[in-house]
Amino acid sequence: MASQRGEGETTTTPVEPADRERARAIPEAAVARLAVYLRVLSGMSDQGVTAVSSEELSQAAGVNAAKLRKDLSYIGSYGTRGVGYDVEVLVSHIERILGLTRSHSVAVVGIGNLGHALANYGGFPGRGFPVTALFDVDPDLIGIPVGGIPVNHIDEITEVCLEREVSIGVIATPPPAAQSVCDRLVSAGVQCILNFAPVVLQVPDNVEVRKVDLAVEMQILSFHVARRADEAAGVSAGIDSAGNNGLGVDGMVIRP
Amino acid sequence: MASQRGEGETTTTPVEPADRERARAIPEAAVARLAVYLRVLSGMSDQGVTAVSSEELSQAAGVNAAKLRKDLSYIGSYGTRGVGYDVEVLVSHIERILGLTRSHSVAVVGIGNLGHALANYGGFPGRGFPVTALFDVDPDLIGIPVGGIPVNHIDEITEVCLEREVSIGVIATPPPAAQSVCDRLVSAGVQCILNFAPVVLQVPDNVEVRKVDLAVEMQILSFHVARRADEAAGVSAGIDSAGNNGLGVDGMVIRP
DNA sequence: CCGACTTTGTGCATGCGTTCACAAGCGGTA
DNA sequence: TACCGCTTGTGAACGCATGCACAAAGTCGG
Ligand SMILES: NC(=O)c1ccc[n+]([C@@H]2O[C@H](COP(=O)([O-])OP(=O)(O)OC[C@H]3O[C@@H](n4cnc5c(N)ncnc54)[C@H](O)[C@@H]3O)[C@@H](O)[C@H]2O)c1
Ligand SMILES: NC(=O)c1ccc[n+]([C@@H]2O[C@H](COP(=O)([O-])OP(=O)(O)OC[C@H]3O[C@@H](n4cnc5c(N)ncnc54)[C@H](O)[C@@H]3O)[C@@H](O)[C@H]2O)c1
Repeated sequence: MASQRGEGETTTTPVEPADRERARAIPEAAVARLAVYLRVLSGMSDQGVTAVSSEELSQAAGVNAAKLRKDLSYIGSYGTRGVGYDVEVLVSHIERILGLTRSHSVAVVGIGNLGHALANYGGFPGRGFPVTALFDVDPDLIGIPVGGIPVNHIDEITEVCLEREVSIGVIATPPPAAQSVCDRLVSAGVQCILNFAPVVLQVPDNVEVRKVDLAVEMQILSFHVARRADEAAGVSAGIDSAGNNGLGVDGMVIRP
Repeated sequence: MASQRGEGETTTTPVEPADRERARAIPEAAVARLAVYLRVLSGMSDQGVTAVSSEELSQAAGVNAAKLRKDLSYIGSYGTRGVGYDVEVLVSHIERILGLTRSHSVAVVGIGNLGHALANYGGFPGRGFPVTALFDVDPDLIGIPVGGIPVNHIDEITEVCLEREVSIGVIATPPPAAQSVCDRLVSAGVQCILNFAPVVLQVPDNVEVRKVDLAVEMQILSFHVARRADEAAGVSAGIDSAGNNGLGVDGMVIRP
């Protein structure tokens, strides 16, 4: 689920679920899975598969079959009972819901290690996300084409973004520059931001931010090994390597 | 939340929450946030801040103050009422919980666009995740150092991973190679995998997989703009650009 | 045309995560 | 020492998401 939205919600129609709007409210978690189903379905389509059951699709997508059916039910009833789903039909409906009927042009800001990788990556245009603009501050980079697109100076961000109708901004600058870059993207009218810098961005309510934080991902993995490790070692001994009382278990104990 | 774990749960002690184990069960979502708090706290510590209240910290981390306190309560009670938290104390406890007291060495497989960026990135070692091994199949890459580490051939993966005690494997190969690479990592004893390839990996229960799927992130962003766009345009008209009946709203209507 | 079989769509229960609200606890002050 | 104001820690309520289980709805063979 998104991590950078928090307070935004409270401002939009406090307590009044007009049922028309509720119909549009697909759970955030379901949206993420729909994108995965779409990828799997596209792959099937490419291989000439024309029909699929919820069981097959759910296995390919790595989820529970009931969950898959519920997710699909949010977008409508396009299956045939006793048979399954038509792959093409499902693809087009998911694309429609995800807003992929038109393509969304992407700008990458910060053409360093990561920015180069993103600009050179061929996978986005095919999925409806053409990279159309690159920005940096480094004079050595300005004008140099990366992945076919010449790098512009960050100061040109407003004009270029408006001209090329950029709808998604990707931030791949060092952390200290991220907020400032974000602000510039927002004032250039970009309403969607994908942030790779390990920084919590401040944005107005009408802008959607998603972050990709690799260090956090690794730390979550680290947490799970640690858990597994001392589950295996037995939890009975209350003292761990650091000499702390084990895990602060007391916190969970109901006081007598 | 993780997306590649699903079925695993059912196998581990079906229905019996021994309260000792439950104490260890920190909600997955909370773990992700703890990692963010840790980063923010480290930043504060570097700036000489020694104490912080839940209100301040929660703002810096972009979350609700109550949620922050609950998250911290999962790891114990290390605050002082009426005062707040000692930054250093919190840092050390979060590090302990996340298993960051020892460092976890990382192997990157697939030294293409993305693999290069990861190998060159200086941010991981400092956070306890030194990159110690790189693998590829391309003969032109083998032996070449990237970010100071020479690339090994993928066939050496088992020996090298064991020798360098790799605990996290990062997959940055093209999608078709991902499952095979994953299997090799698993048989080399790697229990944590971070997957950049847009593929659903199949792994045994004792292996933890997290995926980073940029296309999915962008599609989620796309979904939100689309929602906003036709909220603004008004939903009353039942026909959209593609000529479909609007959004399959019927699916949500209760039959009379 | 009918009955058996298959698979969808979903009501419902359960569990998890978030948020509220407040008592408990601590430091400072008179 | 007793009081006051502030902040933590958490019980409890709520809301969202997951998974089950089954009726509804379709296909296919006879
Ligand atoms: N490279 C990785 O694998 C990786 C992994 C995790 C996180 N990150 C994060 O991604 C971001 C980029 O990482 P990187 O390795 O590519 O860094 P980098 O230093 O290689 O590249 C940063 C680029 O941003 C440019 N830049 C600096 N300030 C700018 C500004 N104000 N406007 C526009 N451009 C500006 C620099 O000129 C440089 O080209 C960092 O925040 C980093 O923490 C990177
Ligand atoms: N580059 C990006 O910005 C980006 C963005 C989103 C997703 N991805 C995904 O990340 C993955 C890597 O992307 P990339 O742009 O770096 O690709 P790339 O083609 O530049 O690099 C892939 C590398 O993997 C190596 N490789 C191929 N088969 C291998 C095998 N069996 N074992 C070991 N190495 C092998 C290749 O030799 C190559 O060096 C892809 O799955 C891609 O879909 C990349």
